[in-house]
Amino acid sequence: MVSKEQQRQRATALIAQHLLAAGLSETSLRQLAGAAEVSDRMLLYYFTDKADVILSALSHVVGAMTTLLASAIPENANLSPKDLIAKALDVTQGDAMRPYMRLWIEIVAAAARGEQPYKSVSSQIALGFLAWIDSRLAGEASDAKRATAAMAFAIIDGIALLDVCAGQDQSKLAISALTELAFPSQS
Amino acid sequence: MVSKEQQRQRATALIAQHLLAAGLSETSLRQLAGAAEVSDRMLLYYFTDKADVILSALSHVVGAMTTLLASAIPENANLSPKDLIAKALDVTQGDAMRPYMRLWIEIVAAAARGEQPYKSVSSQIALGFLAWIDSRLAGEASDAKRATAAMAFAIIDGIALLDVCAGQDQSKLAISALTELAFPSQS
DNA sequence: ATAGATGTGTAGCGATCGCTACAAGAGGAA
DNA sequence: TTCCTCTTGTAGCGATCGCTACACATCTAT
Repeated sequence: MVSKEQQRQRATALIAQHLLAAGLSETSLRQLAGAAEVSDRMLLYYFTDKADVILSALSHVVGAMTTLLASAIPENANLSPKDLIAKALDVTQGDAMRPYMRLWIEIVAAAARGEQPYKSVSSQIALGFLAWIDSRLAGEASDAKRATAAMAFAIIDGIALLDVCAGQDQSKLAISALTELAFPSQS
Repeated sequence: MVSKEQQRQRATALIAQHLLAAGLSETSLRQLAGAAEVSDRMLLYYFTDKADVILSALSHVVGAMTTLLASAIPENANLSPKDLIAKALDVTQGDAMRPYMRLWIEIVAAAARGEQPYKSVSSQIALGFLAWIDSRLAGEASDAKRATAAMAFAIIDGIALLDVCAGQDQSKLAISALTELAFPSQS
């Protein structure tokens, strides 16, 4: 006998995998149920409604993404902006994390359209990302450091967006130009 | 008597305005018809199908965006990467262009989901944007210049994405950090 | 053994989607 | 007038959406 909670967790994991692979394009209840290998009837038995399914699966994704990020660069690494951005681009544009970044772009757009539950997931990810950057930048907390973190966030996401809309060739070009031209010497 | 072509153009302009204001969230035929102030039946008389409506309206948007961009910075301005990015951010994050950038983010995500006609519109905009950047950067055509253009594109879009998902406060912070820290001296 | 709680399939509701069949009006050409 | 084409409203098709009513099965506690 498998408990309802176990079924729910199994479905969550399978749907998270599905969203990472397929994006937000195939998110009808029947499609999600297919990915979870249950009937749509049972999906709404494990979860209260569709928003609950999506929220649960995306939280699972966020957890995995947080783990990946945390283990990629140690906290308190005290990196300069240049080094932080370079290493962060290595991580986020690596094979393991690219699917997460693509999904992240879609979530932002869905949140911009005002769709629940994407709005809450979006701000959750954005805040976590900013905190991750901030805690790896050198220097004491200050407005300037927060501004630097926001800039790094923008650059990392800009590269991800370029990857999504123009392909990996262009994003690799942009990364090479970044490392050569930006932040030449100081700090 | 108003010709069918005139009706079509009027509908195109009204729907373009609607998409800029509302994003891609309200794009059912009946909603688009409401924005165009006609019945859904007539919308499909002026246009062949929904994709034709969207494509036509978004082409109208792209035209206006191209005009805005072209007049904002003269072609052959021969700007350094630093100056180009600073000026481009001024333009794209100004009140007149911010709605276009927000819509652009949504179009990229829709294209990433494989939805037609957003895929074709997306590559059309991306190519136009890259060409606009390239023609305003100093230097002869080269791989290095193309890489610089891709980098500028990523930074501009990264700021736009930050604006969409975290608000204008964060994007302004990021811009200030960019102008202070990046590309300090050379070229 | 019986009663209740828990699990699961069938079947379908009402809403919305993109799109179309059909008929009737409107205008010009003969 | 008659005919023909262009224009427009009504009405609804078939598909999909999120979600639910209902019946039946299975297990557990008494």
